[in-house]
Amino acid sequence: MSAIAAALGVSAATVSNALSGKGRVSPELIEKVRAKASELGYVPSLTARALRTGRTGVLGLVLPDIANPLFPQIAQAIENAASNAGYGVLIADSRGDIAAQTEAIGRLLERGVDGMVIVPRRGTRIADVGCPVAVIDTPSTPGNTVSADHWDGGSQMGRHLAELGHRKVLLIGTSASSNVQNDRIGGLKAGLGAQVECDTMWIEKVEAVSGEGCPLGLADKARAGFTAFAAVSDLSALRALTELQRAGIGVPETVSVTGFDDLIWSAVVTPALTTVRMDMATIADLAIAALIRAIEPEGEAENGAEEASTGNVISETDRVPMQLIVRQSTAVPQAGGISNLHVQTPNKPTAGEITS
Amino acid sequence: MSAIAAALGVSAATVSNALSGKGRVSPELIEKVRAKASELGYVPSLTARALRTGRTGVLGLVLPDIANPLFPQIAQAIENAASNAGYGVLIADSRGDIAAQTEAIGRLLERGVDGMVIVPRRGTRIADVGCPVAVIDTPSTPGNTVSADHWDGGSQMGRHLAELGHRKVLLIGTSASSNVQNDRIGGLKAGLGAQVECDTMWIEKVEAVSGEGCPLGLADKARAGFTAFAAVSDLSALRALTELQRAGIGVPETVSVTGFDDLIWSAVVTPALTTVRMDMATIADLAIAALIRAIEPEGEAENGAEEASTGNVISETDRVPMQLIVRQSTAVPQAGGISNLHVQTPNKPTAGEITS
DNA sequence: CTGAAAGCGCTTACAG
DNA sequence: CTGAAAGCGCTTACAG
Repeated sequence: MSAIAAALGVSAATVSNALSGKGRVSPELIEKVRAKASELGYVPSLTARALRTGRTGVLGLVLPDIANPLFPQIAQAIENAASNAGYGVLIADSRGDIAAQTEAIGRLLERGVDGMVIVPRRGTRIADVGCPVAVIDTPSTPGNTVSADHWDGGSQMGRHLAELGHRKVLLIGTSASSNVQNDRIGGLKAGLGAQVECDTMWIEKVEAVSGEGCPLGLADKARAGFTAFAAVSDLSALRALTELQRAGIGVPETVSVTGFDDLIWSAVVTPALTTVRMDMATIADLAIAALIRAIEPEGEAENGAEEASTGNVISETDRVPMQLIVRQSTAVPQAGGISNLHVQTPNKPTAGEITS
Repeated sequence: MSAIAAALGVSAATVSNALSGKGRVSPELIEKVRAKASELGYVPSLTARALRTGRTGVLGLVLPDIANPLFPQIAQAIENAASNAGYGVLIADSRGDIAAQTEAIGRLLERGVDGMVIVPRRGTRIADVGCPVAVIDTPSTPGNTVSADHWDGGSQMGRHLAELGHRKVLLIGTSASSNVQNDRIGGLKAGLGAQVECDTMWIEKVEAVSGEGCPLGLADKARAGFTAFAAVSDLSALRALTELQRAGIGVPETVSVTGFDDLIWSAVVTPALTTVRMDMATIADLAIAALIRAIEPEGEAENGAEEASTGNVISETDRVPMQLIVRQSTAVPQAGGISNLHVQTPNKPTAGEITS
C-alpha cells in the first residue's frame, strides 16, 4: 500500500480510501490507484486490517465429531457460504467429548474469529461465548438459530410410506437423547398416521464388527409383519438394508428401507435408498447471514430482538424444509406377501425423483 | 498486555519477554507477570503477533472435493495434528474443478496462511505457491510429500486374497487417471501373484440412480468364475456388495468383496467389508511436521535438500504403511462352487482383526 | 536484568 | 477532494 502511495505521490490514507471506496476520492485518482495496485500485484494484508478494525474476517466451524458422515455436506456448505461472503472458515473438532467442545471453542476465540457456527453435541446447550454464534441443531432446541425442519422431513417420509400402503413400520434410531432423531421420529409417526402400527427400535452404534456383524434381528421383524424399516439416518438404513438382504429378504419387493440425509452412498447401493435430504446450502446461507448481521455494524440501530437472553447466541429459529428423495418404488406387497408384484425400475440410470 | 505492564509498573517489553520466555527476565518477575496475566484473564492477540512476526499460525487445508467421503478422516487428522502444534486450520474446497483449486489456494494465501496441506486433484501438479506446501497424494507422484503407501496396501490385500485361495479376481476402479487407484491396483496385482487371473473394471461414478440403480453386471462376472471383487474404494465395494446380494449371490460364502479406506460404513454393513486403512494420524503428523520445519526458522542453516527444484513444495516422499483389516473370513469355496463351506463367524461382535 | 523506541500494514476520525 | 497523524497489540533489536 505504501508502495502504491509512493509510486503515485499520494498518501497511504488516500490509497486506502480509493481501494475501499470509503472516503470521497476523485474517480480519476481511484482509477489510477487501482491500476497501480494491480500493476504492483498488491495484496492487502488482512492481518493488519484485522488488527486495526478488530475483525479478522474468519468464522469458526465447531462440529461434534468431524468423523461424522454428514460432516462433508455441512463443511462444504458452510465453506461455500462463508467464502461467498468474504470470510474464511477455521475448523475445530470436538472429538466427541464435551470438554473438547469447550476447548475447541476456546481455541477459535483465541484466534479471534468474528463469529462461529456450532453444531452442538447432543444435549449441549451453547452458553454465551465471546462472539456471535449460530447454532445448527433442530427447531425444537432452545437457542437454535437455523436448521432443517427434521420433524417435517419425518412427516414427509411417513406420509410417503403410508401412501404406499405400509401398515406396520419399524422406526430405527441410535440415540433417544438426540433432538434431531426425536424430531424425525415424531414427524414419521405423525406422517404415518394413527392407523399405521409402529415400533421404535433404538440400536447401538457398532464400534467394530467382523463377519456377520452385529445383527439387529430385522429378519424376525420382517417375518413378524413389518413391511417398512424407516431409519433416522442413512447409516442405520444401510445397516438394515444389508442385514435384510443377507437374510434373503427382498428389498424393496418384500420390505422397504428408508433413511435420512442422502449420504453419498445412498444413491449407489442396490437398491438405492429412499431418503430425505437437508438443504444444507440454504441452512448454511442463513447461518452465515445471521452471523454477518450480528458482526457487521449495519447502519441501523440494533434490533434488540435478536440478542435476547441467550446473549450472543442468535436465536431466530429458521426452519428449512427437507426434500424427500424417492429412489425405491416401495409399494407394499399385496396381502399374502407375494414378492414379485414390484415393478422393476428400468436399468437405465435416471435421476432420483425429487419431491418438493 | 499493557494492562499487565501498568499494574506491575514494568514495561510491555518485559511482559512480552516474561510471557514468551525469550528475553532474560528474573524468575521472580516472570512469576509475578504470569500471576497477573491469569488474574486479568489476559489473552494475547494473535492478530497483533501475526502482524509483527509475519506469521499467522494458521495452516490451509485444500481438498479436491470436501464432499469426498474420505474427507472426515483427513480433516480430523490434520486438524488434530495442527492444533497439537499450535496451529489453526483454514479449509478450502476445490469443488471439483481445477480453476477452483487455484482460486482456493489464492484465498488461503491472501489470508496469510503459513503453509498448506494440499490433497491435489487427479493429475494436478502443484506448482510453486507463495508458501510451504505439503502434498498428500501417492509416493509415486512427483512432488508428493507424504502419503499412505497405496501400492503396499494393495499388495497386502492381494496376498490376503491369494492366500484365501482366490484364483480369479475382478479389480474395480473408478478412474484410470488416478495415481492413488493405479498404485492400489498395481499393488493388488503384485500381491495376487502371477498365477491368479485378474481383470480390471473401470466403473463410472453414479450421479443419481433410482430403483435398481446402475448395475455393473457383477452377477455375470460371478457366474463367469470370479470369486473375489477387489474394489479400490469402499464406496465401489459397497456398490458391488449390494448388487451381488441383490442378485442372490452370497457374500462371503460364494464370492468375496473387499474395499479400501475403511470408511465409516464398512464395519456396519452385513457382511462387514474387509478393507485397507490409511494411517491418517501418522500421515497428518508427518505433513504438519514437514510444514513446520519449513515455516519455523530452526537454529540450523537451511537443509538445502528439502527445497529443491519444486520450490516451496516439500518433497520428502514419506510412505506410511497401510493396515489390512480383515472382517470377512473370505475363504474361497471348494472347486465346484458349493456355497456353504464357509464357516460362519459367530454373531457376537468382535473387534475387526487387524493385521500389521 | 529491564526499558524506551520503532515498526509490522492497515483504517479512521480529523484537519485542511 | 486529499493528507498528516494516531493507533490497533504485539515483538525485536538496541541501550542502559
